[in-house]
Amino acid sequence: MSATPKSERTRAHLREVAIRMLRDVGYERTTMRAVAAEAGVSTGNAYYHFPSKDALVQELYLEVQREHAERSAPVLAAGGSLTERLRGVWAASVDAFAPFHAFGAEFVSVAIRPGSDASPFSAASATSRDLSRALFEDVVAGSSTRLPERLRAQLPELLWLAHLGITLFWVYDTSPGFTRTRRLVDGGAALVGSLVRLARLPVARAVVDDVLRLVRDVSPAPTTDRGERA
Amino acid sequence: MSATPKSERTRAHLREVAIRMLRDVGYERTTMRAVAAEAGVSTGNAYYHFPSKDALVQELYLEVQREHAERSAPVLAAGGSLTERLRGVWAASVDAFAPFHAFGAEFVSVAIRPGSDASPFSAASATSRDLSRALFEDVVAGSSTRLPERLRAQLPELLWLAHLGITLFWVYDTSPGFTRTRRLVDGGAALVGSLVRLARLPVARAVVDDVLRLVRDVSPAPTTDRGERA
DNA sequence: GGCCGTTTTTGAACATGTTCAAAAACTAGC
DNA sequence: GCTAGTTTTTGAACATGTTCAAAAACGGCC
Repeated sequence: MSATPKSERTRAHLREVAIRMLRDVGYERTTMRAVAAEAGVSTGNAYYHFPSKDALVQELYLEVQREHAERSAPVLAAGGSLTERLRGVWAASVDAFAPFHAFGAEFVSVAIRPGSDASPFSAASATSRDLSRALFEDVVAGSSTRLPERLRAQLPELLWLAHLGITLFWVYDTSPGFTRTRRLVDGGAALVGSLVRLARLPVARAVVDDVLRLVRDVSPAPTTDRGERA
Repeated sequence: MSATPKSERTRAHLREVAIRMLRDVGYERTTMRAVAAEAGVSTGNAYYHFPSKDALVQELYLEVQREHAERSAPVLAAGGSLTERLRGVWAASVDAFAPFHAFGAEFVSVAIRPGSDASPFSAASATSRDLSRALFEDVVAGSSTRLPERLRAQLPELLWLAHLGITLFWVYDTSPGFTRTRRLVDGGAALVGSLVRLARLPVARAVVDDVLRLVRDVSPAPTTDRGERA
């Protein structure tokens, strides 16, 4: 159970090789045999350390998430309005994901499978999910924008979900430099600001409550493990 | 090139067997060998008629889309408010998709791959996509709700996109009878009504314009084939 | 150092999606 | 009816993800 240095090195090496190959040659050509060979071990050994190819993808997912957190740190430290902070964190994710765009589609395809460990809702993804969620907690918490309490509570979750949507959009974005995704990020962040301002008006209160209630009603119970298999 | 009756029968039979197997035993256990065997032909022959397993999935996709259109027809013929019509068409899709829920995840996983023929944005999906889009054109066109012109033009597209989102949600929905998805449909349709009403207020005009402009700016050019491969 | 149980590693084996060269069935022209 | 070309069908072959029984390496205990 404990980390035997030797075995741990094999595992780390496999992980490293896999991440590099996924980035450089893509999902399909990153075969388990190729990873194992490149790492100088047998195919079976790769399976001893990682239960599936998806598990290796999962490692990359975590890596990218860490990169996103790192790139977001300066933005989050800087204060500013909700819109500014949100734009910064969303934009940081585009930058952090960029090297893996070719791989993005395959990843989403794997991650979207409800039973998959790579799914952003799975138990196995808890670490990366919490990492990502925390960013949006911080975006809201550190923002200078005044927020109605009922919004403040649910906003981080909503922004995280929106982030998943933006990522999905990015996967399909073939524009050079991801111009379209960046436009979406800029426009989206500005829009959130406008909507929050609008939400303060009495005339919008009912609608805002409806939205919040709908999201709450429709979400699975927070205590439930959301990564269940069929 | 023309439809030889004999060959056409083989093709139709394969298609039928594949759809039945996908529904009854799921994606994984519907192997090409099993489909071919069940249809009484060789494995290679299945590949002669359908270039890939995805192509068979594509057939099922079209089938379900037709089912959705059929179930929507009475709703669309009945008139009513935007909310009512939207709720009806969205609810019809939950009913139409229901028998394929087990398979839904696998399907989305296949369909979401940008290069995939099953992608809702691919050229190969044009038939089913147009079928689906037309439903939302009709929802808006036949509705008794008064709409600002600029909204009326873009709304069908937005509702279709929302429908994709709802379908994605449904894939993850393990609640009995898809209660949660149905709540989302009801709440979502009501919300669209409220938002449209709100959009008429002068104070909201700027935000509405922002949303519409963002969607327009961010969408790929409509003439471009959106199913491009990397 | 030598033995025993555990961890790690190996390489062959299996099922599946897919490809392909060759065989079979079919069609058209005579 | 026969031949030549085309369409359809076959079955073996290949690469890949994954499993597994056996071998090797390791670690603790005498």
